[in-house]
Amino acid sequence: MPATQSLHLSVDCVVFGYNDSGLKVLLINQKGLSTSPETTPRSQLPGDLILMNEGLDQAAQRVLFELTQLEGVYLKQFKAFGDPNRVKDLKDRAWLQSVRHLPDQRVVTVGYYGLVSLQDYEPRPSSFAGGVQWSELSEVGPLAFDHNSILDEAVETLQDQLESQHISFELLPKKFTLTQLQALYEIVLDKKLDKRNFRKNVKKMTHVVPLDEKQTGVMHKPAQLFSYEPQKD
Amino acid sequence: MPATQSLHLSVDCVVFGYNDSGLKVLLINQKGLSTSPETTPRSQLPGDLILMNEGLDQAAQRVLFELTQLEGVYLKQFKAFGDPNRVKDLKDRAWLQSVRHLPDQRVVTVGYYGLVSLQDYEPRPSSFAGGVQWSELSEVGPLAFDHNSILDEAVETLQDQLESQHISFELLPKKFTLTQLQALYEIVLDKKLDKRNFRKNVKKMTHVVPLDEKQTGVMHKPAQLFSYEPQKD
DNA sequence: AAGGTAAGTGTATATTTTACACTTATGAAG
DNA sequence: CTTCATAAGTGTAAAATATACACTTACCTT
Repeated sequence: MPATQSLHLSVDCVVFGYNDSGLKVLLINQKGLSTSPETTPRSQLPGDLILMNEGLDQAAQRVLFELTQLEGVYLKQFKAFGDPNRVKDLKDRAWLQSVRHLPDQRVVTVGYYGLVSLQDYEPRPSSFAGGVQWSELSEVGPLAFDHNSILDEAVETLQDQLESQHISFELLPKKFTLTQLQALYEIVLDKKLDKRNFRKNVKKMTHVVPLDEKQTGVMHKPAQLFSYEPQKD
Repeated sequence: MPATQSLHLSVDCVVFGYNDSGLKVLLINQKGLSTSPETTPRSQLPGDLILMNEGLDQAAQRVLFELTQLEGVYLKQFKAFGDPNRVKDLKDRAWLQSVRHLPDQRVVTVGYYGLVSLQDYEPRPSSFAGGVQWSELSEVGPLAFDHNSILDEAVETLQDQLESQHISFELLPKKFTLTQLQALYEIVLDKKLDKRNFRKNVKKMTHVVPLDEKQTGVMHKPAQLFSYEPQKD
């Protein structure tokens, strides 16, 4: 029989935030780092060890809340990351030593991606985190651990699942215009779409319903407002 | 700070096997069970704890080999299962006590699905397992732990990814006919396909290449043989 | 030589996807 | 109150893709 297994399990959340100016990802700054040369502080995805009595989805919700005060975010598991050396980089050791009982322990993590409208959610650092920011996706620098890979895979997953999973609506205000919805698709998929064809497709989505309400206060023809109605088929 | 985390991590493999008679899944029988009434032996997916110095994909390969002697199988991670009570069912306790140092420990598992041609692979029980069989998918009874859910999710994943992931070819002999390929699609997707349209689609798949070889020994027009050539685009 | 079997092949129709440009309702400025 | 600027909203034709469908061919067996 092999030596007794001893490792940690964490969740990491890749939370995308959207407003008209682009797609962002939620990062936290490692707190309380000694600022010696080789421990330049790096940002990381919000993540932490799961507790002994909670499920994975539940852990993702809790951890995200504890680190960023974000609550009720749609989070979906997308992949487990288990390279035996994923937390062994020297640059990450100092920080681990400051927060873990067993900083040398191997950590396997389960990745979640999530989606919020930047208008509806205001993240705030909790006592556990040194700072929370939304970073423009294209401007994310080197992150701690293997978090750049996790982020990359989350982006791919988001693109793949945007259409099938009804997740776009998590990124928009409750009431939205079709132009907003289209802009979101264009940003996430990173390509331009034709307005008329896009609207034809939306007409087929029975879960996108027009409200008895129009945009106000705009200096152009006011747009019809829509909302998302999940339905039990 | 929370109590120190202490849990186990395993991998479970859902290996599908295919031949002309249908789609099967590889199960092992729990070995050495005391046969008291409430511990009726149940079958389970091949799975075990990961080792401290191996990655997840690597663990899946090793565990499958150790339990079934199957080697070099295409295995793809599809989901982590982490319900805190997934190994707490009374029916599973007896067996866990016989194989684990810490039978009460929580176990999170990472699910892999795999694909083999029944003609190319002959599973044999290793010393660790009490028996290995291929079970017709529709005839799988109650499995240990949450393995029925894991199996169900694997089937869905297989259907979703059959076309995009080039995985069909893992289920066929190295040299195959288009009729075989079509039969496979029909069984996995569980619907009939049109022969001519199917062949039109295959012509577009540049990774399916005709060989200079035909079927022999059949009492009808011999079919062209094809093989799968993965390509680096 | 005849019969049985699965392989192999093309075309017409329906559906889906794409490309593309003008009119309309509002607020702001004069 | 007229004019202008702005984004909303709308239809059609052409191209690409997907579907439905039936006969001929090559080999083996008897």
